[in-house]
Amino acid sequence: MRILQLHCDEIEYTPTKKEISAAEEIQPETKRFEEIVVAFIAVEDGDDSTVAQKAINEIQDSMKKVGCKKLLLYPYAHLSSNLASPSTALSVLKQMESLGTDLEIHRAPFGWTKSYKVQVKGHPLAETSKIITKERTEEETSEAVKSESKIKSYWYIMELDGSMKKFSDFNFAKHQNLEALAKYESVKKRSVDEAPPHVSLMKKLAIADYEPASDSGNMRFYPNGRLIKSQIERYVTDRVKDYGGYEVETPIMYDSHHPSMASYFNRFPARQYSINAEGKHLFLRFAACFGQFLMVSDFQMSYKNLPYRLYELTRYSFRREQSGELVGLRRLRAFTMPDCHAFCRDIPQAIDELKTRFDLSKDVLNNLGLDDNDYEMAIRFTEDFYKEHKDIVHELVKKHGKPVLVEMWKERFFYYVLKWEFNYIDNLGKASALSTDQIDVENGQRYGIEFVDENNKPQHPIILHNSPSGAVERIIYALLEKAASDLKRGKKPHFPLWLAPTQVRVIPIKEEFLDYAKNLANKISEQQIRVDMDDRNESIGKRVRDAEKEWIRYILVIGEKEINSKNINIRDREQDQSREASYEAFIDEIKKQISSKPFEKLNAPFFLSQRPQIMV
RNA sequence: GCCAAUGUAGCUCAGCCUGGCUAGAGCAUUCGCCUUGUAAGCGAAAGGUCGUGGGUUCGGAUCCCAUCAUUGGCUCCA
Repeated sequence: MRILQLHCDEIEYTPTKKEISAAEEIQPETKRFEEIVVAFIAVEDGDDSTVAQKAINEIQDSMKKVGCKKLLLYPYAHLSSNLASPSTALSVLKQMESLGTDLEIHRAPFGWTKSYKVQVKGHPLAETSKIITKERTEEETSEAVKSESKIKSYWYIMELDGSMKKFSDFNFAKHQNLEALAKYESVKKRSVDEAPPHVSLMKKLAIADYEPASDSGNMRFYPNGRLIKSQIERYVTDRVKDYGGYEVETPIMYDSHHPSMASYFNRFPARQYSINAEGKHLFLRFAACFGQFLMVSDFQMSYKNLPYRLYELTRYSFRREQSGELVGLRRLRAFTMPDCHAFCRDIPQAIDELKTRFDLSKDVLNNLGLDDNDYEMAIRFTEDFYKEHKDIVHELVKKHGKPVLVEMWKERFFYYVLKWEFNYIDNLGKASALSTDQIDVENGQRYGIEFVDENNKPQHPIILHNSPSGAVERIIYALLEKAASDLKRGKKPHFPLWLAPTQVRVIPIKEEFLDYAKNLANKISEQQIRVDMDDRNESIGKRVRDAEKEWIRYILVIGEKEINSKNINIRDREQDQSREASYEAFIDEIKKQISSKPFEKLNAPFFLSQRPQIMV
């Protein structure tokens, strides 16, 4: 519905002749009103009583502001090119007429050509236009979101030997995190009432913070956070490319009326951000699927090309999660996700590919600093798929090396027949999915993706959807939570060295050692190591303390002794006392830890005296 | 989204229940002193629309209502 609303000194109209056969039966007579708000209204396709209600509410709100209690509803088709049928339009207008409370409402006749004369007031709120759509009153919730709660699931724990046990028959004593996951997923029971520790850490370490000027769940990343993110992004991208993914880039917004979109909407349980622009109803992508599928559907593919893998690092994917679900970096509305699709000729090929990607995901998580003890696996499948492919399910469980949470569906509801994921279990027993892969049997057809098989017949591929790491922000969340649990156990928390914003901090004792210290730092920096210098006029104790608060692994204090010695004095966060080593040995030690990882330069001023204080 | 709690200086918090001087502290910042040996050297200054809007009152950070944000629970995911 489109409304042009005018606050008028006066309006006068005269119905001249019937414009359409559905016109109202009235006695045509001239009407004149003074001190009135006139709403020129075009009722559009899809408008109904909820739109009528919403519209009248909005009109009433704005009338309150201008202090007017008289309203004229004036049918005005020319505001839209997507009109509702005359009968619907008339009924919607009548509803609006009846829904207004506390107002004197008039309605100009429908279906008549009218001449009119209008005198509009000169104040800023006198003229407004409104577009009222159904989405704004009643959330456009996808079918998948709506019926997700109706799905019937059967929960088990699968042992390494492939046997499936009910929770009650499984001994969780040695598998407390798995128990947490099982309860979390199935019983939906969570009893925590403190904020997750990573929230304060992400602020204290100047990694990320909320951005009040944006929507919730859209974070700002400070230089430290951007550096860490960037390192992770590059690492995961490198790994996917090594595995055989080809990197692409696709738009972040799509037309929801595109035929492939409309039906996908209803198969993917996510809420979207929507944008109306130039009459189009666009939504922000919640994964890279659309872009890649639309792209690949234009490819000419043979079975010889498969498996074929496309990869995109989405910065960002958007999911308009319910506000109550958002917490720190754990759950966001805008997030960065590596998303790799493999197009496979059939199920056997898909299964082969699935195994490769399973190993890849495990190895990626490991290198990011999350080991097997940090996450638990869940695997979900339809009963039919399981009956035919028990062996692959067992194999994945064996690869994982620990019992696994199983969810089995009687019928296939989603577009996939199997999905596994690794869940990080945090300090408060909450589970969040990181890596995941799915076997998609539907979207090949939906998006018209085809390849030609040996018999020259077009076929739709089976598609795998893998994120080897899960959302990058969530990796940071997991690393921070892990650090927080170290802290709780009295251990010094740390980041993997290759992710640390500063790897080496140089502290000259006195001003006179500045030059020497700077030279040393330059030498280290040339080795692609992030080094900075605390040149502030503060005590040694203070500067060491500040470095420790930033979790800096190596602190080099430079004084008379060091200048006169060949060796460097190293305060190593991993050990409790300082030690001496030669420059070469020190560089070697660092190189060994970071050699297989990407390198980004220091993302802050080299001199601490030049750094603004971001967080304390 | 629903229910609950919280929102005071850049950060962490006190003050609120029981309304009344100029709204306090520590850290950070600026300036000065100190010139430094491995987790906080000393002093001073500056810094606040008490989340926002409305109400009650002679008077609101304090009581009431609405709203926004954060956190927790429900629900949900990468």
